[in-house]
Amino acid sequence: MATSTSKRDHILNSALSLFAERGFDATTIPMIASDANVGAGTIYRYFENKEVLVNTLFQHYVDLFTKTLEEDYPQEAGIRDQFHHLFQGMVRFTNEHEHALYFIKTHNAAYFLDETSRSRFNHLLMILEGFIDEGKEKEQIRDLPSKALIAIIFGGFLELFKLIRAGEIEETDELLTGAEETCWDAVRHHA
Amino acid sequence: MATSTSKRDHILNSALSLFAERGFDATTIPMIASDANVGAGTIYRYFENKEVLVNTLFQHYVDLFTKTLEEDYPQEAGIRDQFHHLFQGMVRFTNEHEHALYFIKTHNAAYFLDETSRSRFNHLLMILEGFIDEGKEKEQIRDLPSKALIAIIFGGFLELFKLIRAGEIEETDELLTGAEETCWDAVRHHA
DNA sequence: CTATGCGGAATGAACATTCATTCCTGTTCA
DNA sequence: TGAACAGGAATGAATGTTCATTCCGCATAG
Repeated sequence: MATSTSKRDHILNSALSLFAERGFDATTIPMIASDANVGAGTIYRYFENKEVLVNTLFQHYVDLFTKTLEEDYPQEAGIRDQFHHLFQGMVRFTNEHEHALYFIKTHNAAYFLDETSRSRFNHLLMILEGFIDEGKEKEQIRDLPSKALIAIIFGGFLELFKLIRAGEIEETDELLTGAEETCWDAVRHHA
Repeated sequence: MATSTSKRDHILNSALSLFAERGFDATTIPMIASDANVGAGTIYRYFENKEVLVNTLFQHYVDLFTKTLEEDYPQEAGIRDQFHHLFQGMVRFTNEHEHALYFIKTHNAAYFLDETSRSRFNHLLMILEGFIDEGKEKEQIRDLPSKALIAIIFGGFLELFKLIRAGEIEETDELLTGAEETCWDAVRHHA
């Protein structure tokens, strides 16, 4: 039944939600173990130490998110459609992995990330910057630093999902459509 | 020279930047003491414990920020001018207290906040919601949950200043004007 | 000299990590 | 067929470390 793979997965899942909810430093190994229904020592059978665990998790979800955004990317479509694709990807990814994006965002500059984690994250950023830069060239996106626009979209998006997760607002189709419009109006070029 | 008041202030300032940069849990009392050039024990002359320290800090800056937004608020002006006032307040406050807004945002749902801290923070939120609600009534602001719009503005704004602080982009007048337009276009009602 | 404020070593609690032991599961052989 | 065993996986008590907090001796000012 519980194969050793599923045990490793339980650990990763528990770690993800605890890191997202309380942060890396406030989360103890015994907490993760108890949430995952394994002994504390078991975690060390799968991960060398707490930092390796958090880096594994970080890289896994950054890669998965990157794949989600890249998959079926409408290379030939217009900027607005490409934006829709990206936004939909964020929504879908967040619904499939409740805590993952928030975990990534709150830990992307943390002191314990290793070189691989940082470089995977940069790769993700560069994809997004590519999109923004193209939009700016075509004068369909506002002339502000790409990093700034990305920060604004992600900052806004993630705060929004934080509210949804906290139960303060409900995730309806209207809300998501509205949020997409909001973010698009934020970055698009206005006449 | 170093009066006891300035010693307390040094502790608060060091705590603020360390909490903002590394988070509450990753910041140790010895770190704060060494940054503030005082002995570890001295901190306990001024604050009962680490939680009291962080709550003191939180309440202080939430109140200060609230005052900044309320001061000279153009009650009679149009929504756009009121928005300008609020945005300017955010910019000014952030420039005067580099880490304060970021500290507030990253810790506003933390487990160690006491009732007073939570209620002061809610008060701040309610002021902002009041502004948004008024704008929605006048059909000048987008019809989305007020909390969602606030989340989007603050999320975006703070990510932006995180980049500025990290030195990734430069804080110019163009950038700030552009960011204000961006945030306004995000929340305003579009025809 | 006394009192007040400080600093930093001392303390106890909590943590990450280790490791001796137990627990499975599948295999061998009588 | 089933008893005995091997070896990998899992466990949680034990260990060493780091932290928040305390405490006591030393300055400095009055």
